[in-house]
Formats: sequence, C-alpha cells, structure tokens
Amino acid sequence: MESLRFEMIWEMTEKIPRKKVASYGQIAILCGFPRAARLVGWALHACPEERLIALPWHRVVNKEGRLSTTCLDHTKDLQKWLLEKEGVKVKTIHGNFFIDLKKYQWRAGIV
DNA sequence: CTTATGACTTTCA
DNA sequence: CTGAAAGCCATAA
Repeated sequence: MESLRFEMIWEMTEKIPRKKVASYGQIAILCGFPRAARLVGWALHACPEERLIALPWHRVVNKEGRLSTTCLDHTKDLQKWLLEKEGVKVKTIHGNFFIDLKKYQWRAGIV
C-alpha cells in the first residue's frame, strides 16, 4: 500500500454524495489510513483553490459533526452556508456549527 | 536529512 | 463528566 497522498484524500472527498457528510477520520479510514485524520484536514488546507472549489470540502467535518475549520478564507460560516445550500441542516450551538451525523453521515465505502 | 505543523482522534487524570 | 496531553501521518522549510 502506498503512502496516503493528498490526491487520494481529495478523490475520496469528491465521492461524498450530496446531503451527506464524513469525518476526517472516516475519509482517512476509507483511504486505508485509520490514523491519518490530520492529513485529511491538512490536505484540504493545502488544496489549490481551483481544486477546492470543485471539492465538497464542506461535507467534511470532525467526528462530532462540528465544523472545525480554522481556515480564514474558508470559515465555518461559509461551510454552513454551503451545507444549507445543499439542504443539510446545521445547528448553531454556542457559536459553533454542528451537523446531525445520525442523519447525514456518509455510509458508503464500507464495502 | 531534521524539525515543525495541521480544518483530527483517542486516551489518561 | 470535563479538561489536558499524546499519538499519528505526509508535506513544507
């Protein structure tokens, strides 16, 4: 098995269906690297803007379903907006945004 | 080649 | 139950 590269992460992220979300760890697991959750976050952070635009990065949240992005150019507000645009309900709690994983978590790739 | 970092996750106190 | 710390991996410098 090759090393987990950003490209793999991006491709896996692109496979997330509409109205579904996946955790960073889940993406890593689907790629075959259960402990590379941080790579996923960083991969998206290091992703070119062009690629990022076509990438459903907003469907990737942390394990709690919380929008944990710290990227100044791609804020939680933007992510929330993109999700609601798809019809995904986003809860606003104490200034943070949460997603109902029981309802929206991606259940594919568990072949 | 070595050190530092990041949009995470899990475990210990 | 809540909070803090370590673990993890690939990339950048």
